[in-house]
Amino acid sequence: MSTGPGRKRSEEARRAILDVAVELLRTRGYGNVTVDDIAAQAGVGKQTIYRWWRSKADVVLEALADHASATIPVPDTGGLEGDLTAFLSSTFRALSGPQSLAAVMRGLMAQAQLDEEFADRFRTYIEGRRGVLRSLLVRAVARGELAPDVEVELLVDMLFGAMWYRLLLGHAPLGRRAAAALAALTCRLTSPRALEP
Amino acid sequence: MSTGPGRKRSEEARRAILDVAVELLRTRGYGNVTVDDIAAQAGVGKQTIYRWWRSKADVVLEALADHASATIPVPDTGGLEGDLTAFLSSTFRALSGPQSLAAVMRGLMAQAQLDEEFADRFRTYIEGRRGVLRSLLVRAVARGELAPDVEVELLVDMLFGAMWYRLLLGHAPLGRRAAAALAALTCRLTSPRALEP
Amino acid sequence: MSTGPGRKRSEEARRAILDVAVELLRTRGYGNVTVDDIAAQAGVGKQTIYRWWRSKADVVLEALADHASATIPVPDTGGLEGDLTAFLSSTFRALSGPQSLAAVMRGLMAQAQLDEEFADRFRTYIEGRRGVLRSLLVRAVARGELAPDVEVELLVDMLFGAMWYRLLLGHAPLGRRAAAALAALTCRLTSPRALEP
Amino acid sequence: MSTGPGRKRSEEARRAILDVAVELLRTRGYGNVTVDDIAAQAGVGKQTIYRWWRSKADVVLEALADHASATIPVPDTGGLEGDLTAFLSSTFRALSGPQSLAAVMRGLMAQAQLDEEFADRFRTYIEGRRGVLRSLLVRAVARGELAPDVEVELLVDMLFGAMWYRLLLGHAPLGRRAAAALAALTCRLTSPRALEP
DNA sequence: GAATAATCGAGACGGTACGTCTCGTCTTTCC
DNA sequence: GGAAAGACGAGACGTACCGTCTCGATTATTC
Repeated sequence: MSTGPGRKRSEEARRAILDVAVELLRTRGYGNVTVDDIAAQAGVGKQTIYRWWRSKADVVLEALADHASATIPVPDTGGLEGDLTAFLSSTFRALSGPQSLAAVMRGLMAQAQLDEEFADRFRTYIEGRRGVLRSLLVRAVARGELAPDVEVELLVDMLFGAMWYRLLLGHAPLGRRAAAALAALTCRLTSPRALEP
Repeated sequence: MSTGPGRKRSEEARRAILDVAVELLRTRGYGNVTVDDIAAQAGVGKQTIYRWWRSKADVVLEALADHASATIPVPDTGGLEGDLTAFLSSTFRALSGPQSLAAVMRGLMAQAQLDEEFADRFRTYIEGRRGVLRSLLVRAVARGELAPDVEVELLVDMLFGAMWYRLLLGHAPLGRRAAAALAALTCRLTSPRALEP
Repeated sequence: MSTGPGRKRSEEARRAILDVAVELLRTRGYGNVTVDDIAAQAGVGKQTIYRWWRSKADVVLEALADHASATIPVPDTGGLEGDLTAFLSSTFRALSGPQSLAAVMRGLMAQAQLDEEFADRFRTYIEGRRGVLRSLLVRAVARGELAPDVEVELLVDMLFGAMWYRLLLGHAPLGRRAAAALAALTCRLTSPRALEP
Repeated sequence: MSTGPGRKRSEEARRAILDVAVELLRTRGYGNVTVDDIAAQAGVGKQTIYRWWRSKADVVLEALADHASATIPVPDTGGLEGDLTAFLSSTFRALSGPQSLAAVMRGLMAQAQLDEEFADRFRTYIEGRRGVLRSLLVRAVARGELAPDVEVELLVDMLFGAMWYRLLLGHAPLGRRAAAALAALTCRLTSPRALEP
């Protein structure tokens, strides 16, 4: 399983590119960072970026995947509300504060709207992220904490939807408080639907 | 209340610009429509666009506001589930099909992520839309259909969040079915939260 | 004497730009040629033009310098009248006929009046052209064909002045006939000025 | 002999336009003055300018004609050198100093190169100006001060050509000194052409 | 240890959209 | 009906970024 002759890909360059991309996005926002900026700041030729990634968005997506997978654990507190609160809290924490990944995620979502081709790859990434939340909810249904007729997929859309909605518009904060409130509200969907008298 | 001398703003040009903008966005998608395209198609000088709007996004935002207010009524069926289903259905209907406003809204949300200044104006528009949904929910609380301790703002974020989330990612359809499911789920929040034993 | 890293300037693009510029100016006139036209016709990006030249005028100036130095030789017939006739004839020939450089030079002179900054660069070019004529006259003074108290600079202004004046106004032709007449008139300045009695 | 109904052309506006045009051109240069500038500065509607003149250049041309005819007399000192010196001196004086008409004339000549239609009208104006100089020279031929075989038209081109050449390029001053030198050089063309020995 | 091959930083290239500017015309209100 | 005010259609300008291509230098493998 030889790799053939030729110079090997520079891991140093790869790391510099990903790190610089996140750093610049955090400080300037997606729209104010160009590929030339990233290349210059990383001390790298522009072709080195395009050799390994299709576009700026793909660089950023990989950078996000790196950071996110490193920070968010899958909780198991024994109950749905605890699980949800823990999961949402740690997710939201990565999106708050000046060093947050909020700018990165907002930029990616924007790019997915403008670039059909990238949208597919972004969607795939997002689907992966849904898995954790979905498994929490499925577990809750099994434990009887959620009514069996609750549509889990829709619930996932509502929870992640609320997160993205606040993230993209910035009209309300995403913090521990919001995580707890979302978890609490979700747990009220426990009982079968109230019957009309 | 005189307007002083000088030629009046051409309502004809305004309408042509807004109509052409929506038309082109529907058929080509936000990223494939340029300001020159709009100007040419509307038979208008480019300066006439920039005289009244700051950017392509602002044109599109006004066009959307026009269309949306014309197509989406505020329902009053007497009950929360009916109201919600009606409101979400008509909203989703405007976002479905090949002639839908989905491309318009996705483009605007994307632009709001890339252009700090436009984001403010977009947020203001969105706040307006939230008002309608919020009023439905507040009315339901008053009628006792929703528990009084439900956080209405958060519920609005979950409902509109789910909509935007599906709209932006396109992983699941937005139709009558989804509207009904969201309404049903919401109506489970009838009783005050069960106390811990 | 290294040139450093990076892709070299494309000589092919440079030639295409200069050739297209002269070609378009000849057929359409300076005012009817845009930078976009030149770029499109030369199969070149607009930025490639602005990377190497400050403006349309500078492109055209370099194109003119190319053509002029290639077509107009410095004569040496042994006598002033022959030299002058030859020099002016070949100069005027380049300015006559439908394929002439007249439009190019008129456009440049016009631009020099409208653009302070370009004026400097144009003046420098013109000074160079004056050098050739001046050297012919200085040689004639040395040979005794012109009186030693003739102000050579002023004579250059009168000869080139007459040329530009006809070129810019177009009220009289610039041809072999005019060249000979100018040469003949100049050769009358043989003897020192007659003293007042 | 009524002039029909309607408001009469405002002489006040006409003067304001011409004066402002010259004033702005003097201080900013032709290329940095727009029609809107002139209208605003003159306190006049733009249409009032276009109602009476075809273009900015025509306004400026009329303004120049006003000023020039008021300042330059036709001299008669009894001899060619005196006449020429006087005529050129007073002409050059109007072109020197910060309050000069140089910017006006340079701008007009530039515009004549870019606007075919205006060129005709400008040429007509220039032809008129040639009359005075031509008459001086014809008178000199009649008095025997110039050889009868001297081509007067060509001489006019050389004298005015030298002036315009210096005016447009600014490489040498146009003043009393230059006027005298041009006159002196012209007067050396007196004698019939020197015969070859 | 020379030849071959892929990568690297640098930066020019073709292309495209942007937002600004000016022109000369058209429209409205006031006198 | 002329005038000031100012919006309009048209279209060139110069800038910014994208993603590709070219250059000479720098590693790795293969013969």
